[in-house]
Amino acid sequence: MINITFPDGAVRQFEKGTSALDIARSISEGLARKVLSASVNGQVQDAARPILEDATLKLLTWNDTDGKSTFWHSSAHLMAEAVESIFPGVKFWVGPPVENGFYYDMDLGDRKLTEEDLGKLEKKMNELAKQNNAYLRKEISKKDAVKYFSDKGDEYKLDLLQGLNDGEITFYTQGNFTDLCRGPHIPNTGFIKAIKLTNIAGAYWKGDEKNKMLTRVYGVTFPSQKELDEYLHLLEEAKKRDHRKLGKELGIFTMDDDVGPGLALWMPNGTIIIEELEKLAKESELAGGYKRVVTPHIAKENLYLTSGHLPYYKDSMYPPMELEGVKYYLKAMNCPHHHKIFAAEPKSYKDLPLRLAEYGTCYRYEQSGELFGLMRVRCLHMNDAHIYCSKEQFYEEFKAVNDMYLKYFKIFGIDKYVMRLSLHDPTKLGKKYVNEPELWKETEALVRDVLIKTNTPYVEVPDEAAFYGPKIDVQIWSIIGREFTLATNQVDFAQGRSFKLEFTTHDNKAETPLIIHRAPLGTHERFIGFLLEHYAGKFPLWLAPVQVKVLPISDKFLDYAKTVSQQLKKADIRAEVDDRNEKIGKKIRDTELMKVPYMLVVGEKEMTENKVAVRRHGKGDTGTENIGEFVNRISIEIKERISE
RNA sequence: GCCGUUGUAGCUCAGUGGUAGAGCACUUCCUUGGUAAGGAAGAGGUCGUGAGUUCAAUUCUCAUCAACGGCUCCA
Repeated sequence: MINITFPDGAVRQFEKGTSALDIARSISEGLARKVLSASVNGQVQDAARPILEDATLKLLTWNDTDGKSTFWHSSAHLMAEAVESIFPGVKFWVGPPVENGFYYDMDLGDRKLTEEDLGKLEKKMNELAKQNNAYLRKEISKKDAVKYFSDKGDEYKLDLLQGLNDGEITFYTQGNFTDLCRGPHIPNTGFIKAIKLTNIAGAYWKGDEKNKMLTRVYGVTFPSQKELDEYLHLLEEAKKRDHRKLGKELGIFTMDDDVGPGLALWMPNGTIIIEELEKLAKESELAGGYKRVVTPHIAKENLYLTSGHLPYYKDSMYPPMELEGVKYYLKAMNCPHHHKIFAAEPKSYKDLPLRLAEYGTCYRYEQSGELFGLMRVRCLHMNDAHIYCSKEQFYEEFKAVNDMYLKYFKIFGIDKYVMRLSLHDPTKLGKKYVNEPELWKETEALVRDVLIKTNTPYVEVPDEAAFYGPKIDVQIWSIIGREFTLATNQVDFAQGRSFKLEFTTHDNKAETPLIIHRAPLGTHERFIGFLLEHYAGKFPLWLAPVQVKVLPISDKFLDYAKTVSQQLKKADIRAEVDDRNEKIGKKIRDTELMKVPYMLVVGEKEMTENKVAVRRHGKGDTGTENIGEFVNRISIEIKERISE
């Protein structure tokens, strides 16, 4: 007998060799029908595998992330079986579960998959699923495994086998499909009730662009049709929040072929948001002791040679223009310009820390395939600043920057983010990273120290640093599920030297300052793109392009509406009058669709009483108020930057 | 940059080898209406661009540009 410990702490005895599935069955048939895999002593494995010793057991179902992964992993195998039956001779690479479903990479030779094929594959998968074929696990020696795939002529699986040793190689077979796989899998294909193959894409073998491109098919499956329907509905909802769609509907930005890809044109509504964000940045930077500067959009080649950017990032910069025998580049970053401002006048320790801030315009030649709405563009406006400080000042400065991030996150209600401490890879010194092994270690320790001492949750990622030093990136997720670096906070020990930046210390010696690059609000492009999705276009009052729309019941009250709007404007409230010859219902509908926070309906009653009937977006009629009261109330909402 | 898909009116989308249609938006008129679409009329497109096949191309072929979904990349 063996002791099985359940998640609630209960311990029960079972016969040795019993499986998680048996155990589930002993609890209830219903549970057994839901078990997808099992976590045995923390190890996720097939529910059908015999348990041979005392163990803690968690039965994994659709409600567990690991259960879902098992389900989707098995679905990938099911899809592979369908592909193989329709396209014999296909060779497979890997087919893992992902956040929302699974994919399988395959080499179809000269054949191409079409959308129609996806329909056929779905149909085939449904057929195969109904056969309730078990996923059978088999341990196999490396020799036999190699033979199996050599006979098949499958160079991809042979490549995978190279990295594996005897004792860790298993095959899984369901129906007519056998795959090299470490598992685990669901008990049988019958669990898969609803199937949707979502798209066909190319993917480089092993993720290396030098390698052959394989065909990747993405799909998602569910234990019931209802869940698939819900998922598809969710996708529809997400589409409505896409910043590209909202940006168009709300008149925030536009792109134009004649202007160029990745070059956003900010429309009047978008510009208001930009100006509000800059106002916020200026306020907090003023409070933080920053000084504002302005620098040109171009500079001579030499500046970027000094900074070291050209050798590292030439491909990402617009090609130079040559004038009078001198090459000029559009700036891809503001730092070299700021360094020159630092260098313009001799500095002493009394001038430090020096904090130079600018909403700088940068141009980056991102690869065409990378462009994505406002999230990835070629012209960007960065909430940039550089802090020049001594090593002793570093901790306080870095912490202050961190605090600024947190302050912003609070204002915008950003609670899902991850701070990534990006470190260098010592094997790439002198190539991807400046060759200063000691300084790397030192500064990485400094940054880690700040994060630990301030109790900031973070993850460390190797080989992601800037070429001049370690950095902290703030990762966020767009509603479409893409991950972005929203903001960045970097340490730079290299450029100070290359620009020969110096300050005179207490004891009259020359020292190079450390530089902190920081951009808590990232770029206008990415940040507003994010905010559009974050708020689903329903901007808080302080950011809303139109804050109040005055809606006269009919033309008779148009003059009164204009008077109201004038009073609002006098109080710096962005107000407009809907002077169209339309019924009030229509005016309300259109204003709701434009997501204007406040609507003031004015007619006979309001005019005689000198009042307004207030309607809040999404909430409806909230009653009448005196104009003065209303102005006072929302002025506070604006000033405090309250988000609902 | 690579693989795939798409490109028709401001927007959303039909459609066809014989030089194009709907709804919304827009303009004008009627209507002056109290909390999510009042009515009528009108205007608007060399069907992404270029070339080829054809008596004839928006439709077929090729190229090109752009967008979209991925891959790679992201100071």
